[in-house]
Amino acid sequence: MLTVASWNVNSLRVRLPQVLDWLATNRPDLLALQETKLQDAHFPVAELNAAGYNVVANGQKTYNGVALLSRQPLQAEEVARELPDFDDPQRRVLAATCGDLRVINLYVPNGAEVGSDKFRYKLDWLDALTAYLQQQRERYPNLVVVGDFNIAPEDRDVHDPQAWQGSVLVSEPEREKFRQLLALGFKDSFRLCDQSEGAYSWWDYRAAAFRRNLGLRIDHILVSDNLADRVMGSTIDTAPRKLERPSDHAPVVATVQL
DNA sequence: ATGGTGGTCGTACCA
Repeated sequence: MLTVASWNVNSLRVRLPQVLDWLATNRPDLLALQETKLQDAHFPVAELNAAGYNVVANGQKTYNGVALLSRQPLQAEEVARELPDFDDPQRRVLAATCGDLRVINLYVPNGAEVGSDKFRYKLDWLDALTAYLQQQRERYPNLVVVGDFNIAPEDRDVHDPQAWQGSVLVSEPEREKFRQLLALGFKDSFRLCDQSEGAYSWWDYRAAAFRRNLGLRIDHILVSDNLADRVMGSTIDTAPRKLERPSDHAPVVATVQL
């Protein structure tokens, strides 16, 4: 049994104590982090090693940044930090192999506003991702694609679909890209396990959004189709969102029989 | 009231 988790921490420097507590409590085999906002030279490797986790990071100053924490060693020669044929200084991708499992950790661009330059960048980035995942799908039999997708796939993933209709994170062009990813041969692990409404992974810091559960489900763990019937559970852990000085995202967790 | 919160960096910027 393998537990894979993903958490947008919105600054690992601020959130490291919460991450260490969460690792100690939950002991996932893999934890993918997004928005670490740390250059690799400043990554807290020693603290995480002491907690029993191997570390691979792909970071930059101030913005973006992804990392993989793993109880088992990650094969160093199998680490990738770029989308092929997509020149991009923003650190948003980290792929690694852990035993029989290929893990791809993503921090998908936010997109700012539908129609903006950043929205165009998001769609282009998703096209480059689709090409990459197609290639990875052919190369690796057991694949999980995790991270902050910045896309709520369906209306039931949105607290107020009418208010959000057409907005960034929810708009049809983004959802279409998400469906194209799934069509490569992936399943949304959460929806394999849970059909409920009102299950979200992100809540705005403003307007007491978490207390009122005004959220979106934008953090996902996708599994390759062959693993679908081996997903034993997929959950969103809202406990860290209730702490003092939380990330605006909750960790998402999937358990896979491997 | 046409906002609001939070992280980074020391100011606008990003989300």
